[in-house]
Amino acid sequence: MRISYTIVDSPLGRLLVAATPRGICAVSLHDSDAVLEAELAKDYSKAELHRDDTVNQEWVDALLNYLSGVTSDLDLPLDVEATDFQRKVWDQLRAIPYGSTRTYGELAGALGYSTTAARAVGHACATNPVSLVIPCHRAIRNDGGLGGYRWGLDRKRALLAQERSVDLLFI
DNA sequence: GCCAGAACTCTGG
DNA sequence: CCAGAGTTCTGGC
Repeated sequence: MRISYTIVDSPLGRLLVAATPRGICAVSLHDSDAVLEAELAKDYSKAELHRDDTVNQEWVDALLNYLSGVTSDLDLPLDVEATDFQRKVWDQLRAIPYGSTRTYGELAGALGYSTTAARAVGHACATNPVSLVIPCHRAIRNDGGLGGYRWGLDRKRALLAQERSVDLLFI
């Protein structure tokens, strides 16, 4: 498998976008380019990685527009491996409207599980490789807390604040 | 390989 | 407060 990736500046730090010929396979955020590349290499150790700052430009632009509130929809081709359970959870996440949030328990309920499956849902969110395309930051805890965030709670807070400032109906 | 425990949780006792 | 629920992953044996 051949993966091309690029790393650009974003309001939330350095943004890595990696894609196969079929679609995006990874999106992640970090302060350091080196860490981003190391994590990509670890997750796709069998793939042939090569940096290409032009080929994914269209998708990078879409993500940056999304981060700055220019667009609220991301409809990008994805090429990710996932179990049935993860796919179902991610579908639910993508169904959450921009600027809105769901609790982990609500997501479990929407999938036909009881709210006790909330923990499994949280874990499925945490293992999502395309953080912004699948908006796992819109999942929060039932007690109003943010829960955790794989790419840093600060980024989760920033994303939610950004979305709420664009969609002022949801406060 | 198998089992225990953890991971972005929540509810009921 | 503690345990258990539903799934996946990791680490110890």
